[in-house]
Amino acid sequence: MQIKKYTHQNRMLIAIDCIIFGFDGIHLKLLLIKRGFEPQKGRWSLMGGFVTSDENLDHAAARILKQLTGLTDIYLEQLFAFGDPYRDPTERTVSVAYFALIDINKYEEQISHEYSAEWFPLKKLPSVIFDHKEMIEMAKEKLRYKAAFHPVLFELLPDKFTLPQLQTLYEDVYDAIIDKRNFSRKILSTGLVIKQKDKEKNGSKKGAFYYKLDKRKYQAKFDSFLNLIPNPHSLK
Amino acid sequence: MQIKKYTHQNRMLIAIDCIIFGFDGIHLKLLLIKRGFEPQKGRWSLMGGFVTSDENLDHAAARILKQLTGLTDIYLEQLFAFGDPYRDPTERTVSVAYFALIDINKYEEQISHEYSAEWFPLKKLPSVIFDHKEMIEMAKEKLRYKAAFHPVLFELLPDKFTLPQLQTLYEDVYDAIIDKRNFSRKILSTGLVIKQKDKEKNGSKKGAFYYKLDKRKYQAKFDSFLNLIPNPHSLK
DNA sequence: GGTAATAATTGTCAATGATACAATTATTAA
DNA sequence: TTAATAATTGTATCATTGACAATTATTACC
Repeated sequence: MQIKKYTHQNRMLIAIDCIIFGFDGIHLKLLLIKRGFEPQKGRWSLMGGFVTSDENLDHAAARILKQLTGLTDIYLEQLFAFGDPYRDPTERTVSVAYFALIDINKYEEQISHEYSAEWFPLKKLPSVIFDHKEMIEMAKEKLRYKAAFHPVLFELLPDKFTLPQLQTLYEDVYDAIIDKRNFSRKILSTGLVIKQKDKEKNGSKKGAFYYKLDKRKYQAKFDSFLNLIPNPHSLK
Repeated sequence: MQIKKYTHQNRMLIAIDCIIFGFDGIHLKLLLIKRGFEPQKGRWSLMGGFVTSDENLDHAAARILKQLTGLTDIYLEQLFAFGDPYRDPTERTVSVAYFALIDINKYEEQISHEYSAEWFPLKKLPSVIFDHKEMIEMAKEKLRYKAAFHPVLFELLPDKFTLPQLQTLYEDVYDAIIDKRNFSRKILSTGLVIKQKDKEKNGSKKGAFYYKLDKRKYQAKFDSFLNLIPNPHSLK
């Protein structure tokens, strides 16, 4: 006996939109594309696409991220499902937003030029289509929330990085100035980083030691609660 | 000029499923219904329904929650979008799960009997259809995560409650024994509760003072980070 | 070769917050 | 009056956090 389909119900499009964060050493940035089709052709937009019939949401998000960046094995987390009836005026579309954290340098190597993509500092975003502004705001908030307790920001850094670089990243994410002594003590006390023997020497006479992430400890400790920024109680 | 619809894309059903938590004074419980239609008719299931063409996701969730419980103005938060291609074998359906926290007593007054619903303690859940088990597990985890820092568990209590009741709730949610002295000090120091003049006297000779939530402070402090359970660092 | 400039690295003290731990109080029932 | 029950209350120790500045390594210039 064949099972009947649900009748008298509305079927809708399911889209994925990706909020892609990168860090250039100074500022946290977002990767936007120029939309290549109507409606709103030519305006800035998050990278997105429709979920196909044989893939789940995570797969769709990874596929779409790879289309644009060429990258796989990227940190990707479901953010929220956006479903206002008229969020896309063309047709009812529920969009599941994902946020991604990538090493901006790896991206530059692999970039696809099909989409005329561009990095924008978070404080200088252009106007974007549909409800993408709302998605971006939520992603920023979730990133700040998460990074206050979980070492997720390492996903934005290259393999080798320095403590001052890491601190600059935290300071930009939280728009705050952090005390160097307290910061390094806190980071080192997590045991997540391993000091290297070589130094980075750009723009510094003394040079700063490189560190690498201890991937075992990173995975083991990722879900537990660390205390990574000062005064997390004043966070939203 | 009329805007064209997106062509060559798959349209799918969008469902909502509600993970409804309640607290009976002893244990945290979940409200399940006996599914009234095929497939899987007669098995236990989360309360759910399809999103209609003119409502957004939050509205759909509130509507579905009201259908079952009769309650409005309930704490309701989007949990996650579940989209495995065959999660519902009938037809491709993406389900957006919401979790709700309700005062179990209010529910008993308003209950709809259309759905043969039943409360189950979290540790004695029956087998449920589709991927509902996964939804429930994620909701439990998110509740524990959230309640460690935000005073969300008050949503489960009646207007007037005692500190021992509140503590029992926390102990059940975290499956832990909490020191009474430390717990009351912590709760009182948040300034979120107001001591009443009357006592609750069931099963206690001395009786425990009632408290009420200070709703102004509750709203003001909800998003900030309180430290509501001991050793949150060992949380997942 | 010495010196100035630059940025990285390192340490201490005070305040705060968290935890462990038990005696006292209010009430009822026998 | 006493025993039983559960609520209420306090303190001392320990760990964490935050505030704060001097020293070190290196380079470029004189």
